[in-house]
Amino acid sequence: MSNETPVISNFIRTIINEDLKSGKREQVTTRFPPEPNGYLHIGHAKSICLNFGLATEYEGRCNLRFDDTNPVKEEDEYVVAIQDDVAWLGFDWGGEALFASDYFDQLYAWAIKLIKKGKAYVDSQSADEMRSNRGTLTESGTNSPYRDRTVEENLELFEKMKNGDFPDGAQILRAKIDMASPNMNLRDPAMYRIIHAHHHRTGDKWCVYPMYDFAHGQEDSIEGVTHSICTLEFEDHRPLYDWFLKELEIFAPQQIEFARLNLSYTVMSKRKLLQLVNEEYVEGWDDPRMPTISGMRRRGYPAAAIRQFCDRIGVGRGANWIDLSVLEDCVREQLNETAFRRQAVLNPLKVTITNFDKVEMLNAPNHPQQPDLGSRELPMSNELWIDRDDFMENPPSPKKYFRLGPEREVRLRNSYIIKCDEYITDEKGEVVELKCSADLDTLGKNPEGRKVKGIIHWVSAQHAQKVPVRIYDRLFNQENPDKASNYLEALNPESLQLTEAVVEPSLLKASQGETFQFERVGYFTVDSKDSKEGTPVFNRTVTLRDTWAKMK
RNA sequence: UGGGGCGUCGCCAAGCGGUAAGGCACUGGAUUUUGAUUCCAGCAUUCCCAGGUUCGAUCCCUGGCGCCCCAGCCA
Repeated sequence: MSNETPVISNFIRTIINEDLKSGKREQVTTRFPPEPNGYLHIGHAKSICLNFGLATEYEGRCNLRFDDTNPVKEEDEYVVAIQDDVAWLGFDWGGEALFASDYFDQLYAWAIKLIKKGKAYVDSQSADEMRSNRGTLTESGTNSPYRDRTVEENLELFEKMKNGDFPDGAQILRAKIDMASPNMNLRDPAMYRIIHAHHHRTGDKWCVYPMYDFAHGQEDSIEGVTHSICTLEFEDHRPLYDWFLKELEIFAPQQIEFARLNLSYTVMSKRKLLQLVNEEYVEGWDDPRMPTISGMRRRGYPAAAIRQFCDRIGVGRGANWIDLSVLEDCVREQLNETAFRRQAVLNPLKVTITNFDKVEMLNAPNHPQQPDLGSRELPMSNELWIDRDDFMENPPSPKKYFRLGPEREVRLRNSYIIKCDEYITDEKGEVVELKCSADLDTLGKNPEGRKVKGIIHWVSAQHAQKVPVRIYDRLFNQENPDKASNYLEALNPESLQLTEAVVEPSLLKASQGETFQFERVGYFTVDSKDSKEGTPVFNRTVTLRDTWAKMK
């Protein structure tokens, strides 16, 4: 059952193939390096699939490494959630997760090495002074008055920084490169800053913490990463990444940048996702409307669908904007293969079968295309619920409209053909009940002499079970929420609608996380938080493709 | 206007001097007790534009145009 898109080449594979062929590398080691300051989202999934996928393909390894260099933003809750999500996605980092904080001693020693080489200095300027001396995009910066301190002075000051002799922001360790560089990242970038904060792993051991730029390449180097894959905005950092490695004279991984994912009708920045959670626009990181891995999992998206999506969208260096429907299609494609079929009615209309006076246990397959998946019992009786959308008082021609109308015939899914003899309306003119007669000779076979094209789903009223259903829609109603003056204004007020459905009795036994196709309606997944044994709550995962709706 | 990138079908994306892969979407048509699924067929004489090199250019050169990223003691 390999319905995942076949892998096609991309520029990263090309680079790796060349490196292997030229002998520059003998094997492939990659890494996925999240900062534990939030939950993983679909954009991370792209990176995860890329990095772990490459490792699998080239029989190398991919490390899971937490880039925990900023104690004020990072928490253990995220460390746990991230590992959970990567594993759920189906990837294995072979052993224990790694942490940048495990390398703090080495990083500190390397900082001292650079000071001794005269390549780093302690600056006593304030953040504001540093900013104004950095210059602009078109004007070069100005050297710090502290730039030429002696090695001894720098060593002593850095030691004091480490010992906690200074308050936050009082001193900073900078690389001595070039304040006139057209690349802003090379204008004496910060290496170590003072932060008196409790670190989730090292506790209060440190009051100086390395900056991303001084940490990342060295972390890669320590781990023997051959290809360090990151997103495009780090491209300008690459000369700096290479500079540290060269000055430190240590193994040099190669940084390769690719374009990050943009998905329509969603936001991807962790800052914004955090705000949605903190200000309760959603019910948490795993709210089924969130573009997080955990949200999608709870919504019922299979991991295989997310992997397929990542394969399908490819990897490139140009800005790309993927439509949400591409993801939804992957979800449908996976679920179509595996989900058991059931009958459920979301908007019930009563039907009485006038010539049917018993309860009959019908047998219905769990999956019409896969008999191996077995079947279940489906009770049929003289009072049914059908969907209101399946009846029209004044339907268009039978060639255009296959469903029920006065005098029209329709197949009850997995059951008999019925004909609408009469419909009853209330004082307001609203249809409240249909009186139909069944053709008792049509169970499991077609009638002779006529074709009945329409098929509708139904549930026996006396056997029907009521269950809560949550109808989810896109979280934002603008294609690019960031285009709005404030992305919060683009929130879709109808992204969640609570309702109920009447379902066939077998559904009461559904377990948490299980996904069903409610035939002709969509895929629904038993919520893993709010469902209890025997009382499932259903999340609508995704609708079925609906060409009829498009025709209308 | 400094630097770094990118520009191939509606959306992704291969190709890297030899005459435009593939996927998704879309359009027909077949099958179907889900207007679902599945199936089969169609879908860029053209690669941002203009010059140049070449027997030959999407691929090389030059000049335009358009878009993205960079001035955190964030990552």
